Amino acid sequence: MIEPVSRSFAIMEALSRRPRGTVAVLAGETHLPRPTVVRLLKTLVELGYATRISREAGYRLTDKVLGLAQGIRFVDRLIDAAAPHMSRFTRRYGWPLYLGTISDRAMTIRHSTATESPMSFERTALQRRSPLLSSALGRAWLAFCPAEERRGVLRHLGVKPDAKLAAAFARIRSDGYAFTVLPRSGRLQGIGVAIRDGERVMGCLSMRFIRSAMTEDEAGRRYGAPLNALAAAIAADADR
Amino acid sequence: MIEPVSRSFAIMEALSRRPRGTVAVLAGETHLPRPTVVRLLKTLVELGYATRISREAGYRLTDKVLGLAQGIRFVDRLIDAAAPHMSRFTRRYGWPLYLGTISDRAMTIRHSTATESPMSFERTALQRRSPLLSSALGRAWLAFCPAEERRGVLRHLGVKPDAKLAAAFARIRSDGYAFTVLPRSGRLQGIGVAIRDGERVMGCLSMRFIRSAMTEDEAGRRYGAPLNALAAAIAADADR
DNA sequence: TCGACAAAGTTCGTATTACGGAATAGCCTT
DNA sequence: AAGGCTATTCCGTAATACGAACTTTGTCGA
Repeated sequence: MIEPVSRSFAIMEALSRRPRGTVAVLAGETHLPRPTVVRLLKTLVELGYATRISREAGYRLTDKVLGLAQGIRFVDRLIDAAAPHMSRFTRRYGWPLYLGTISDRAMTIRHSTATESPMSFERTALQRRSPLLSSALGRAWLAFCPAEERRGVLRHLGVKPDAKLAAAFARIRSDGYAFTVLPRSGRLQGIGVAIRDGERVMGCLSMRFIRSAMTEDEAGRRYGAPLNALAAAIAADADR
Repeated sequence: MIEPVSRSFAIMEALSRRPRGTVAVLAGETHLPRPTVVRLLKTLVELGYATRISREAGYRLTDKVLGLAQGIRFVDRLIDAAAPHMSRFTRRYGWPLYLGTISDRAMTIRHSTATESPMSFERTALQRRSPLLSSALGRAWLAFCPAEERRGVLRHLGVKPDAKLAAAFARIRSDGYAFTVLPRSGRLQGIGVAIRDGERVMGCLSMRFIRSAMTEDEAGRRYGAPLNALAAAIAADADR
């Protein structure tokens, strides 16, 4: 961990939380001595990521930080590509779909057709995070991502990769879809597939349905193929 | 300029330009030795801004960088685009400039070159609010904004839109600039123009001068065109 | 207009810490 | 199984970031 780098990001994070910040405020929040804050700010200004407003008003971030996020906007491209396909699916089959991407040890819901579904049983779940190990989204992602990444993530989660887990992922890969691991009382079930571009998993789709409507086997037989076709169509659109 | 900070941003910028990057590619593009790149990447990963995908695919930025951009609003982009133009203007003509945007029944001063002006007669006026009806900033905004928006704002201010007012706005539109409506005793005068993008008014500029230095007519003749050129240049820069 | 206060910014001697060449480990290809 | 390539770790060294003390600058009250 390179200290100056860590400190510079502490300053940027503190600045990102307010329209502008004075040296005193930033020093207080980051627990850094004032000269250090001044020096770091000078560097950030020189690099173009911050601007000095005035002595009293302090500093603020510039829109150059938007440039750093440029690549991240890929997520948006994925959503743009996926949305019409997902809507068509939901219109045709009725069940709501969720699109999630990996984000720091969990899947984050980026888009959903829950509002368009007649069987909409949940409020809008945007930005909600789903567990990697038990949700259909997370299990689909883990099963299809590169083995090395999977190992890293499991280690990060503090999970020992055992034979049982490996078998579960192998099963998901051969089936082409994953299911939510439900407690006995769970009423809602999910079936998840991966949106793949070669080795890379761009995101995952999950269709949610009521447990009493069909068994896992039925869900797989009926919707496995359509869901994978959907994922393939989205993948094709997403990287133009 | 703190070297490690500068280098870490070089890495992030290189990463932001591609979906993922290997150590070799990043080292090549940043002209840094590979061990340094590895060390910086480790730090970025530890901080959560980057993730290791796999040995061959390398690293990618995470969506945590979006968090840094959360505070950047459109206003900042406008200021970033405007600031250098405004400074050049003040250096050339001497008079201080103010940049304001509409904000709940008043214009809020977002940026000013008052401190850079030899004729600086006011303290820092940042965040100060100027009345819509009497300030040059406000009158420029009202005159050039869409008619429907103007009607709404006037109603909101409790002002009956009469013929006199309509004529004043028509005059501003044909002149291309507005003036402060001063009490007899006022010493400072302002001339304002709109920064436009099609129908939309992104913000307004106002140049302030001492009343005894010139009449309104003279100010309009001398500075009307340069101010509008300035506004056009800013508008062009602001939406790339 | 002045003076006291507060906060920003600078200096500089020191010790930390980042640096990078060389060695090693890890992965893929043949 | 071995070779070749690249990522990663090591470690002695020197550069450089650090921060206590000091100076400057702007604000606010009288």
